[in-house]
Amino acid sequence: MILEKKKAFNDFALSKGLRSTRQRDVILDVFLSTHQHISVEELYLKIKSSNTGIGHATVYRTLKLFAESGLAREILLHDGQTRYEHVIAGEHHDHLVCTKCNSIVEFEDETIEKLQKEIAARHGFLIKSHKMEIYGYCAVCKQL
Amino acid sequence: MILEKKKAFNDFALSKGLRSTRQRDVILDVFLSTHQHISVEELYLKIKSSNTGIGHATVYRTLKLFAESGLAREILLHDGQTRYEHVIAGEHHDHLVCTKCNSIVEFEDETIEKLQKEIAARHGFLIKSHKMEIYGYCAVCKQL
DNA sequence: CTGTAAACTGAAATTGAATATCAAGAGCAT
DNA sequence: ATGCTCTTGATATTCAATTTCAGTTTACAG
Ligand SMILES: [Mn+2]
Ligand SMILES: [Mn+2]
Ligand SMILES: [Zn+2]
Ligand SMILES: [Zn+2]
Repeated sequence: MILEKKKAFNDFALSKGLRSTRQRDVILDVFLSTHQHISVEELYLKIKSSNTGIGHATVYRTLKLFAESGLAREILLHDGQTRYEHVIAGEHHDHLVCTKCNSIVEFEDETIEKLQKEIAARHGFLIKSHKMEIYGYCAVCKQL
Repeated sequence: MILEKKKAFNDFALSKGLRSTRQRDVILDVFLSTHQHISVEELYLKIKSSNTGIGHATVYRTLKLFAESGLAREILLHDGQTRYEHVIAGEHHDHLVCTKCNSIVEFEDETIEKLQKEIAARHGFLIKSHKMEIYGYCAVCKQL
């Protein structure tokens, strides 16, 4: 799983004429070891704590590469922090976001996805991406 | 229509103990005269061009008030610029956004809205707001 | 092995939107 | 008019993100 992803990024790097560097290896390792929707800053701190200093700019740049390679997805929620999550081939989901405790619940809905495509088609629109987020209070927070 | 909206904001201001100022009147006039999804900067420039200098900060503050009063809706698209649009009572819509020409098409879909509520309910979530945007190329741009 | 071109890095500077500060000014009830 | 409180706006500040650019590293041809 992890090896396949490293391989996939390697192939992407090769096809783009990118070079193999210690920094990118480290950032990829740390990213693949995370499981949440992690912000760039969080990832940066995680890397900093366990490795020789890797710069802010490099983390930003590398995560953009991961997204470009199809390994990661950039998520912009309503708090001005860019986050990244793992992309699972053939899978897509959207998010329920609790604005009290910041927890995120993922959901899939085939019907909504289909309706989105119909709406786009009706307007002659070519879909490149979409975002759907539902903001509110999670089951725990709503009764506080 | 415009008079009703001014009245509505006046009532809101009154109930909040806000004062009536020249600046707020001007900003409201200019906002009500617009028809698109206008960014704060655009509105600021529009105001600047036709009126005595009103500060940046005041425009930001006042638009937040409009949103709070229910007159306007804040929209955050994928370009880091906050935009505002008019709220029409009892109406809700989402957006198709062309990432080439920046045009925006509005759409409503009752079925999607209903499905969103069902998803939230299934997860014990209390919805406060939601956003759905479809990004891509509009009918014109997709054939360039 | 070199040598070289091109890519990469990271500290520091910069950007850009948005907010905070705070002294001067204005609205409004009495 | 008086005084209290809200408002304004130039300026400073914040914060994420990007740019800059000199020094470093990689890849690869010879
Ligand atoms: Mn997710
Ligand atoms: Mn709209
Ligand atoms: Zn919560
Ligand atoms: Zn377009």
